[in-house]
Amino acid sequence: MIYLDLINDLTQFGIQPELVASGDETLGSDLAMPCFRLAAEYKQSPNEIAVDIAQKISHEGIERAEAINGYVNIWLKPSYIFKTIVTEYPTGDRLAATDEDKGTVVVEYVSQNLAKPLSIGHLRNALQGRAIAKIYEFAGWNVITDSHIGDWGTAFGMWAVGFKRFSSEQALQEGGNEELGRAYVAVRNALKQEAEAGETTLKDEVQDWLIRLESGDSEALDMHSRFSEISLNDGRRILGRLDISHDYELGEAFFYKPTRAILERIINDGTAVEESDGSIVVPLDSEGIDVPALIQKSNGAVLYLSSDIATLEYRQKEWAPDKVIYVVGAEQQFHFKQLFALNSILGSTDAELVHHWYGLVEEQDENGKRKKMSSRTGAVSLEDALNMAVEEASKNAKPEMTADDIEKVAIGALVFREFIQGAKNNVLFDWNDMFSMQGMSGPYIQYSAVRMNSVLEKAGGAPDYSHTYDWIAEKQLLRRLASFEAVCSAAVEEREGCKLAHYLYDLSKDLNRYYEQTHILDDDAAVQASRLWVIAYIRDHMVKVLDLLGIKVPSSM
RNA sequence: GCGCCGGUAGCUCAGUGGAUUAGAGCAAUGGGCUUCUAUCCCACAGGUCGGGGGUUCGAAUCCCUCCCGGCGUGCCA
Repeated sequence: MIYLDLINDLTQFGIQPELVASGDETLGSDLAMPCFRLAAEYKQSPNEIAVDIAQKISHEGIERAEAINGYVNIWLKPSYIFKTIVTEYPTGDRLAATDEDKGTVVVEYVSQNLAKPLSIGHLRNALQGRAIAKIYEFAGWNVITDSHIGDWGTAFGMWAVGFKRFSSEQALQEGGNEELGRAYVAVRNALKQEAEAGETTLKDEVQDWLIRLESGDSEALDMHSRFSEISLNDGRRILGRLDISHDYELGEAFFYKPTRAILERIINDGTAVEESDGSIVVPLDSEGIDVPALIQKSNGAVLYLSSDIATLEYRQKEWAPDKVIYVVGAEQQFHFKQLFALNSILGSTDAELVHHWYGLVEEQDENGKRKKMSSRTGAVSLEDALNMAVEEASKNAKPEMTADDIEKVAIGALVFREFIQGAKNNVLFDWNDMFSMQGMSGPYIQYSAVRMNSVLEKAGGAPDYSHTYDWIAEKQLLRRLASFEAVCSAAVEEREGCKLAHYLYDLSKDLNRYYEQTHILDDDAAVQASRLWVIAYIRDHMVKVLDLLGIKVPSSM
């Protein structure tokens, strides 16, 4: 806890001072004590109490204290803030160093359907999931990431029909994953037409392939493994550009047999019951849900829900996690409500189960109305989006920037934008804001970090602070740093990367203002060394916090 | 119908365990590069915090109610 000794000193007055982290330095104080709750107890007006406390207060770190409107406003000495930061957080890390082992958490994210190429729609998931994994790790958890690959079920049937009917061996050789995606879309469209015409030939064919796969048909198995490998490798390559990879990629194919075994078990012990149409369900009335969990289709096929139970049992057995976080969109809240209820009945795991959901991606129609982005009109692949971001970043790129630097800026813009707003909000898909590089954006923060690197490089030598330096010019920066602990705790508790993004922006803004107002390379060696020290400290800190969101700092920009 | 989310400046969004004058970006207007990188900085402007009640010395924030928008509500995931 930052300012602990000071706060302990203040509690003699019977109240916890509230930490004020930011605000206008000339008006806003560094700490404020509201005195309203004391008013009844002391039988005095809040302001009288504040005046009294302001007079009595005395601490080495306090510059002055003033009573204003029922508050004791406290201004700290910059050197005190500096001392606090440097003694409590010498490395710039606020949580990792101090925290003990919190336990094991499984973070499931990306989980793409292999039959479809990664699209722009996966971006939210990938970025939210990665941030959660990183933030939990930073907070002291043992994190296991797992992408629950969709490589089974109807999707495979469509894949098989697509390949047989709309593609060829040669086209697959040449087109690879793109060809697979194309064939899949062709089937989807054909199915839609067929349904409109009231026919079921293709639909039956899809189900037929699925049954062949489940029964171990060699052609089906062969196609399955070939297609999966092509698609999975392509996905890894694209995610690699975002620097995302998973510890495990255990998909539905992997869990097929265990799922069957579980179904058999719970049908035998009477937990699951057969409906008149032949489907198998587990009633969830005991958990307060009137819609039973459908765990096997009327045609005998397994479902996502049943596979998820097998996955939980596997995780329990292999990793015994304390927590499992599913990073999946808001539309699936009911699915997870059912899954968690099912787990209460079956006892598959004792881990705490969390659905980290995020809002829909919307787009504007021609009338300016916001609508859910459809895969038809908004069929932008993730790779195309990354390429477009790079193109956009190239426009402002300085000649000395390497391709790698430009990529970092492009990705930085895309990633930061995800965290400008809270995860639960729907997000408006708009190319202009998506690649925004000015103001509150990834490149703004990267730019401030690059500037700091540039100054440090120019100065040379090892920065070291002077014990006599006053830190007056750096006060706002130090105040900001002091607020990080609270911000980061909130980010972990609420699983909101957005908190970190706003913190980074505020810190960068402070930094750019400082840069404008204060000449770092000073004639006085002690002054310069101190300023360089704080710059280096903030630079390291920023690199660390940016990494939690998945943003890298380029070597120049 | 029920469940969940949202409604804050022209647009996109922060802020919601009550508390000092509700913030930011974009857009608009006006300034600032012979001095450590102008993807920067400064100034100015912009708000019945969806409506109405209630609790409170004090509500964007808590409670009630209504309106609007979105998503979901077994055989897709």
